Amino acid sequence: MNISERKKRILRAVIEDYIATAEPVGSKTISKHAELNISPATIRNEMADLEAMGLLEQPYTSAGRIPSPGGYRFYVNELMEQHRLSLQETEHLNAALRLKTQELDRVITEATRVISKLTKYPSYAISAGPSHVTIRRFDLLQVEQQTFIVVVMTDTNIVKNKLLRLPADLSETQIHLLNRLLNTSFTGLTLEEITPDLMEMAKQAVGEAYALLTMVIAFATEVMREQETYAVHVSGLARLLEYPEYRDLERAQPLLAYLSEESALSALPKPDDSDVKIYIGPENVEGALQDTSVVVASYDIGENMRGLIGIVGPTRMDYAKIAARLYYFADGLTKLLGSGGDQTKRKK
Amino acid sequence: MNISERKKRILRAVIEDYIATAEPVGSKTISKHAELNISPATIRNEMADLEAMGLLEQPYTSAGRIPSPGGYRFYVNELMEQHRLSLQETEHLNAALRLKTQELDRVITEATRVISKLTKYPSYAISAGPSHVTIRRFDLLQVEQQTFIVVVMTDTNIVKNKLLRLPADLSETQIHLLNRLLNTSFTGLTLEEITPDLMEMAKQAVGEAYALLTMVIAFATEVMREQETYAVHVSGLARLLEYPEYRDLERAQPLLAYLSEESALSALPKPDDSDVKIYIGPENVEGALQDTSVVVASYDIGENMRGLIGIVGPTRMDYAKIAARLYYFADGLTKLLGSGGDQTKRKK
DNA sequence: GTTTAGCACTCGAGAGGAGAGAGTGCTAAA
DNA sequence: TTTAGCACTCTCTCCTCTCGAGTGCTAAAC
Repeated sequence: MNISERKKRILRAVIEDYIATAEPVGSKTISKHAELNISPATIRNEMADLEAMGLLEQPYTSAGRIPSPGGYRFYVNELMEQHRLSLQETEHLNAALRLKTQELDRVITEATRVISKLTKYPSYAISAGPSHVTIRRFDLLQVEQQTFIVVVMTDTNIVKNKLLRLPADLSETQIHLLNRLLNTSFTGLTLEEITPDLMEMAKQAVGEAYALLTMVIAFATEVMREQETYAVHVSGLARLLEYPEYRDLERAQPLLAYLSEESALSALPKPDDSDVKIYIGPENVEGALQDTSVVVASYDIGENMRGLIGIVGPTRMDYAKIAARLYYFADGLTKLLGSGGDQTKRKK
Repeated sequence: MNISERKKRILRAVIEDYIATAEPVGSKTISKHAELNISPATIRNEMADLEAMGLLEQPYTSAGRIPSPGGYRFYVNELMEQHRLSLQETEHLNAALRLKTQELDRVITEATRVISKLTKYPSYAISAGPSHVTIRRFDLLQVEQQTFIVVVMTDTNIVKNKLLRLPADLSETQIHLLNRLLNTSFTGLTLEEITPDLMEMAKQAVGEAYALLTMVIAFATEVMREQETYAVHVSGLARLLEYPEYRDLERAQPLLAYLSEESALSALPKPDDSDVKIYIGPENVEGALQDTSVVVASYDIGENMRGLIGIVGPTRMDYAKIAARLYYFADGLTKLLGSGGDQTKRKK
């Protein structure tokens, strides 16, 4: 696209003004920008050109201009300056990143909350697990005669436990035997490899302890399955209503309903590299998002796992600021959670 | 309050009609009720009386009547018939209660989602922990030379674990010593009882293993603190917008914002017995809830812990149906999670 | 050739008013 | 005590009108 420098200036001015005010921008308003010493009439001509190029739109004849999705795209690709976080902002983000070393779930929940608060848009996070998880290690701890804690550790270094109650006593040798069997025959297996045949064989081997074995294996498969699935979080939904574009309930409601449906969110775009991605209006495939923009960053949880954190809002948004914040935050999360960091942070 | 049988009939008719239509109810509409063979004029007289008693209201002169909060209260206390769940409804609820035996958190999250879907109102759940938690048992499992899994079990039978990495090697005797020290000197202590003095004494006792000890204790205190705090979940927020009373954004927005603020929710009423409680309009203390009703049931998680599950909606709601569903659901949750049930369900 | 001033024109937002309809309260009759 | 009749009230909806912002075009100025 070949665009004169002046047109670019005007386009940027329109977009930035519209981002700030949510009102269509007229030629007069633009002409007041000190850097552009041109009359409204000239600007009108230029704007007509920009409209013909598909970068601006008129809500109706003889209203001001607003940026079209294509205009935003051009802005994001070519005109947007790298926004730098203010000291205060980095401070806020850093404070948020000093999350307690809790379970991953909580870190993610907290992260969405913080990013939503910071950007003033609803935010969502999806953490995607690796496709095949196996158990690396089993431990059986006897608490009381018929009470055990089973601890399993996956090959992704996730440790989970559960309290089990048995209906009958077991001897110490039986427990020992079971422990060994678990750590020899059931480690390194994917979900599919735990077959009824295998269980049958194990039954022969452990005898009376089979009841406990099935409970342990049931738990292990639950953990594996859980690790392999997505976890979705949304925060700050209600903030959407603060924006004039969602003053109209007819418009706001379907979007809110869509964002409330966590299963739907997992279909949102998943960029695979670590850049911040921006999806503007119709660039989103989902119908409910046609009039909204999604800004999403991806972070590294380590061990084959990637997470996404993003925000959803009207196409009129300050992409520069938002993108910078998400980038900084995702980067921080990667450092906090990723392979480089302290493994213990990934417990749960 | 002394009210004639006929007045009660009329009040009930007004309330039930208003619940169904959300429109002020006129005398003509009521007179059409087959069971009440009285003319509109008579009904007008009666309604004027009911209004004088504060049970009905007129949005403006010469509109129909709508129930006042007091009217709803009277309805709930004296007129409401026990709603019986349909077979289909119990089926739905039962299916929902067959939740996976996952962590408590998840069960609660899932429960709010189900109840919100069923009632079509936003729902919330709060699980309150006991006020003093102590650690009953510590286990240290060595995974690799410098990697340990620490497993702690609270006196409320909650088991949690974490993966720890050490900067230096430890001998087997040191680990053994630490393990014993933990299980003798640190069990049964509340958060306040873990003093710097105690830590200092422990330092003398374990020597080099002190680094590991602090990590373990840090984790234990984190677990205790977590167990003692509330967990809040909200689901189905956007459903609020489906009701005509929230068509007006000015009205909907503050409420949505309030419900999004999880910390605010923990201030919601906490009934202490196991009945379903109903708080109508101004009976709620929170300003944002003045125009809404809260229906809440409490369920037993066992071991000193109680949870709440409730819904929030316009004062015009079908209290009978909602209360019945919540009651059934809370009862089911109690059976699933409570002292009577399988303790293993409470793992996490 | 480009830029600017002038001007008629367009279109939505918002104010104001008229009419319809639902429902009331009061009065008087049954 | 109940009911019918009737004047009255008040909101809701639709319509019209005006206002103003902003445009596109034309012609003059640079």
